[in-house]
Formats: sequence, structure tokens, C-alpha cells
Amino acid sequence: MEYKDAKDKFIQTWGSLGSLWGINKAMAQIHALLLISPEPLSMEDVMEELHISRGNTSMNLRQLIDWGIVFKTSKAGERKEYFTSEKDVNELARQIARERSRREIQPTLKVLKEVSNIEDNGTAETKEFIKQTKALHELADTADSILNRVVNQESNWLTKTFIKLLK
Amino acid sequence: MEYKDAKDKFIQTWGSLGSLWGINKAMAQIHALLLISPEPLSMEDVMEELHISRGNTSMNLRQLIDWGIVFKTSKAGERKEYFTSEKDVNELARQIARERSRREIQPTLKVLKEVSNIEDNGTAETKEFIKQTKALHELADTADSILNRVVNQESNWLTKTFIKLLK
DNA sequence: TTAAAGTTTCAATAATTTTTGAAAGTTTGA
DNA sequence: TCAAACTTTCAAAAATTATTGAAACTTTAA
Repeated sequence: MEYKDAKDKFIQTWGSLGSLWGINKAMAQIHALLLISPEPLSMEDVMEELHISRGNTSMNLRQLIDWGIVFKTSKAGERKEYFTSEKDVNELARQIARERSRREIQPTLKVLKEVSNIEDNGTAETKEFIKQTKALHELADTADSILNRVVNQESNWLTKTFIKLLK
Repeated sequence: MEYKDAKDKFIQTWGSLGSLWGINKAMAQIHALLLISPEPLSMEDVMEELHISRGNTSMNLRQLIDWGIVFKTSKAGERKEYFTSEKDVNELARQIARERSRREIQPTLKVLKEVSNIEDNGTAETKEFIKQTKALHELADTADSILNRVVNQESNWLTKTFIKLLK
């Protein structure tokens, strides 16, 4: 396979994958492009490479910066802003884990705690409801703790842990 | 909070959460409803509770069955089909982990392996591309192995592992 | 068989999400 | 201070995704 085809395929794949770690296609594609680019890219560069509009590029770059996985840089003597992504994939994973915990798991835990607190009036319905929402709360809590481990340890924790578990 | 409110809130929350573990709102809401229902429900029951159409209910129930987290049951002497969900949340987590590995991670690994295999022609571009896609492949591989652990062990592996890690 | 009960399919429609592009806003060098 | 270079905003349009509902299909009891 040629570099050009491989690059397109990678960007395409990463883009459709995005929708399932909770970000849109353009955002994931911009990220993919920056990840494999040896040099920072300008907004124009991104627009041209991905054939997307200026507004779209601007908004999605901002979101990537919000997620903490893309950074603004400037080139000496140039007015234009350049963008580059976190290049260390372990650090990338940590950052994503951190954001997903904050954006998704924490709010869910809050709701689960709240709803599982209703008074048990003795009916099968409320008994089952309380039992199941409590069980989900516990599960989500465990998942979150594991994510936080990933976030707070050195960046190759994931690999180390896995190796340890194999023994 | 009243049972009714808590129930609505739970179904609502689970529904919007669905979009981020890769299933649509109706599908997640049906799952939530079955999860907290002490008795199996008919298609009519689900339609009424969630105010969704027959077609929608039918299609989403089928998908939930495909995912392996909802089952058809029949009541003695009744023609109608009833549906019930996997009630053990650990088993639920295992099943979801299994499906996500199969549907998402495996195909991604395949593409990453393929594209990282281009010939290094010595340019900065191909060097960076190969380096980064290989690193992603390794990361995804580790993540997948961990998921498979979850899938293949007894259902409270997750909890046990976590407790062990705390020590 | 038959017809009633129940389920599935799918084209049309609705709802939601993403994208565009031009105007407004900001920054900076002279 | 000005104006060129660049970025952001956001209402409208496009694209995508989900939902409906009625017809087609399937199953079963008599």
C-alpha cells in the first residue's frame, strides 16, 4: 500500500471510530491527521487535507484543545497559529480516560445514587429498582476507579498492569 | 423522590448514555426498562411505557437480543412473546465488553496493522506515520487483551482485580 | 385449512446532528 | 490608530440517523 492510501485509510478509520468514543467525525479526523503529522499544521492545512470548511475546522480544533489532546503552537516570526497533537499514545489514552470519567461516569454515578435512594415501599417494583440501580452504581464506581488508576499513574501503567496480570 | 420519577429519570439517563456505548436511545431505554422490571414485558408493555411505535420496539428488541443482553421468554398458555434482560450487571458488563471487542477493537486492529505495514521510504512523513500507527496498534491490543480478560473470567473479576490493585 | 394474534419489514417522515460560509471579532505590525 | 491577517461565531442548509405506521409475513389454535 502507498503512503497516501494508508494515510487516507487511517484518517477514515479513526474518523468513524470517533463516533463511538463520543466525538464527531471531523473532530476525530483532525486528530488523526495531527497525530501522524511530523510538523504542526495550520488551520488552512487542515482544511485542505480534509476538505472541510473553516468554521468546522475552527470549532473542532477548539474542542480537541478542550479535551486536552491538541495544542496550539506558534512558529517564530509567523502570525498564524499552528496545531499539534499529543504524540505519546499512552498519554493520549490517559487524557481520554480522564475526560470520559469526568464527562460521563461522574454524572451517571450521581443519578444512580439519587434514584437508588427512593423509599422501599415493599412492592416488587421498588425492590427490583433499588437492587438494580444499586448494582449499577457499584459497577460504574469500580469502572471509574480503574479509569482513575490509569489517569493517575505513570503513563505505561496500562501495559505494566496487563503484563502483571498475565503472570 | 417518588418511584415513578426515579424510574423515569433512570430510563432517561440510561437512554442518553446509550449513545456513548454505541447504541441508540430507544434501544438503551428498552434495556433500562427491562433491567428494572421484576417480570418479563411484552412488546405492548414496552410500547406503552416508553411511548414508542411497534416497529421501533420490534427492531430495537431484536438488536438487544443480538447483543446478547435481552432474551425472549414465553408465558405458559400465552401466545405473546415476553422479553427480559440479563439481570446480573457483571454478566451484562462482560457481554458488552465481548461485543465491543468484536465489533470495534478487532476491526480497528486489522486496519492499524495493515496501514502500519507500508514501506518506510525514509521521509519524515512515513517515519512518523509508521511509528504512530504501530504505537496505536500496541495500545489497542493491550486494551483488547484486558477486555478479553474481563470476558473470560468469572463475572466478578473486575471487582476482584480492582481490590487486588488497591493493596 | 383458516383466521386471529402476533411480529417484522421498510419506505416515508421526523428529529437530530453536522457542516457551511459569511459576517463579526481579534490581534498585531507598521 | 489603522488595516491586513487571521480566528470565531452562529443562523441556515445539508447530511445523517431514528421513528413511524401500515402492509406483509408468520405462527398457532381450532
